[in-house]
Amino acid sequence: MVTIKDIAKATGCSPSTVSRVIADNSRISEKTKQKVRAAMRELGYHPNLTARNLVARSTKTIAVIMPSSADTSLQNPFFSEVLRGIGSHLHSRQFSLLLASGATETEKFKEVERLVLGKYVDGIILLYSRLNDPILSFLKEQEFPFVMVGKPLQYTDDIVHVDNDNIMAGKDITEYLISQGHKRITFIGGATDLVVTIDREKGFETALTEAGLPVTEDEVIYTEFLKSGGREAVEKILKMKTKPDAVVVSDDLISIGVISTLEEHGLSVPGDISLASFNNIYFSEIIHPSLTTVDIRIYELGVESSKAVIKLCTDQKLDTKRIIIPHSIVYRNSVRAVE
Amino acid sequence: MVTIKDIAKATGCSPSTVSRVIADNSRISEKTKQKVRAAMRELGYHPNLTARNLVARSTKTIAVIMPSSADTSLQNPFFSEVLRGIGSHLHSRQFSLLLASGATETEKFKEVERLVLGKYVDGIILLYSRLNDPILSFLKEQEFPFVMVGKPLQYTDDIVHVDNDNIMAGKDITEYLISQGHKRITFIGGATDLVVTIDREKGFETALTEAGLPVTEDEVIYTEFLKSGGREAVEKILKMKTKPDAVVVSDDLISIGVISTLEEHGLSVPGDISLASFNNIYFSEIIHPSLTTVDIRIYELGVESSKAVIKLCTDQKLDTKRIIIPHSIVYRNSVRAVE
DNA sequence: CTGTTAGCGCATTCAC
DNA sequence: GTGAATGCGCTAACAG
Repeated sequence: MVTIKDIAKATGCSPSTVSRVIADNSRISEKTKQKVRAAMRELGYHPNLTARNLVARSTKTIAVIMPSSADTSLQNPFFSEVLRGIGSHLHSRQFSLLLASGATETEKFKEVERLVLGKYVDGIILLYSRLNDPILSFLKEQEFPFVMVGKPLQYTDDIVHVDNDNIMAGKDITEYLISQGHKRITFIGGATDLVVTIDREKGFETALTEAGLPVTEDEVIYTEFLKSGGREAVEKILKMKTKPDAVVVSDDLISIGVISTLEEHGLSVPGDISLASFNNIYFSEIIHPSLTTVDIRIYELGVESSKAVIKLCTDQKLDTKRIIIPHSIVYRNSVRAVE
Repeated sequence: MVTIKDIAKATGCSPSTVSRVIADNSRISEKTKQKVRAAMRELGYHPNLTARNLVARSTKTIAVIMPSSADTSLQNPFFSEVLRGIGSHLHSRQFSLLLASGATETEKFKEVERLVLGKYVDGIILLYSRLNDPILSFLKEQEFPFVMVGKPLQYTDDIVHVDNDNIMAGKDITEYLISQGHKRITFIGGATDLVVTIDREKGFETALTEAGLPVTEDEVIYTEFLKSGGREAVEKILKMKTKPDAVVVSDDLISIGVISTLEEHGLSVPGDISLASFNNIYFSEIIHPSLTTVDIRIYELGVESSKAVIKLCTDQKLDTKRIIIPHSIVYRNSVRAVE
């Protein structure tokens, strides 16, 4: 391997000079710079990143912590999309992206510990949130630079996080349904311990209440995310004395299952039941019917979270701990107006 | 930061002894091991991974190169799934996973160059293949340990790659369609410069030929992957003098678009047209109709490719350059038998 | 069994 | 402007 010393010898100058040329130090004459650079090219020199990181006491790499690899929610295109946003911005800032996971929560914790304590990464992005997450406590206790995508269950004012205003989003989409003449609306949510689910449902209820529509417990159904593909949810709906004329579904992915199950039971969307959901993943547009959904700008969630971690690891100030990405409704064909 | 020296001082022994304790060297007395470990715990010592990597001349991290982040194919759940397989196995072998990409091909090349020449990773997994890919030439020229997921366009016998037997898969699924009584079958493929597309189509043709069914050019349609969601493809079909009674689609994702477009035109799957495709992504099961598709075991593709790179960077022998993951057909509801 | 020495490849202080 | 010396934190000879 060709090192800084080799090219020092080749050019007849000292290693420190070479190092300065690499850093493009202004106190080096143009002449020697040229000479040194020529030698670097000829000998095929390339700086050893590990050595550099060691002295710099920084790796310029950010770890992204995914849900446990067993978690079925990983199937959600949401993750590829945030990852794309994160990767794109990190790269533009010359940072590397380390993808970390683990089969179990314990393994994941060990991995985070290894990376943080071993100073292998400068910052961390958490792509999920769990109640009483030991990783969270650990990171806080270490005062390690990290940000979370989504809303933390605890310490909300304390943890830097990038999120949508999901309460508002839930309210907005529900109001839209109401404005289209729907009166009997049911909410179908994913895992109940996810803040997104809770927030969106909260917005849903607010909208109903403000519109003077009744909110019965019956009107909220939770379903195992992905597992049944919303099958159970639909079965519950079918058993209702009066069926809803519209449903708000907390995730596009669940919508797919809901629609197909509905169809199997001879119910058409939006013919018999209107449906609106959240995320606006790629599929929402190509499936039939195309989904009216809240675009939460997943890519931007990724970009902003990486902007935030980079700020944190470079000791820059953040204006706020809670960074909100605006949402908007994409109107497509899963909702129809009733007279 | 607490280093090896600190705990050396604290225990009154030398740094090397501490280092040996970390490595659990057998020539250290149990007594001092205990003592040293106690000190490590008390002072909160953790080995600095960068320093360790520097002397080890290895980082135990593998870079996964994704398609350009602009590439729409990234939307394909295929990637999350291979990534999951790769991550899971790498982690089990104590390797880290660096996710690398770039906005353009040039940027991606620069990034790979930086990582390889900078010795920041021990090996590379390529998640795509492009004709005349400079990255490929570079890696080969550097004799850097890398494997590719999918079949390389060139140097097929020369590049370690993990793939399905897509020709066979194409043949199998087509034969199944034929066995169900279908006679006029059309192939709908994604990007024509992808070897998967080519191979699957090849298998398709073979099956037709062997069954004595005619193969006209007309029977093969290529569509922009994801872009139109198979819309164009369907429009071409609708213009045919005699419509096919079945289609083989080269990717589940395209199927979704094809089915929904077909429905918009009043054609039902499998009622009017049977459909079968490849990959068996999560959606295939929950959409309506559920897809009869070739399960290519995406997760395993990931696992095997990481097994292979690890072997390569640890100088182990590989039995073969071409590692084949077996496929199987998953029979669901998008195909019906005709009399 | 343990300590001493050296060095991984680079950046940075201090001299000149 | 440039060089010499020092150290980042760790491991690996070589001694003893």
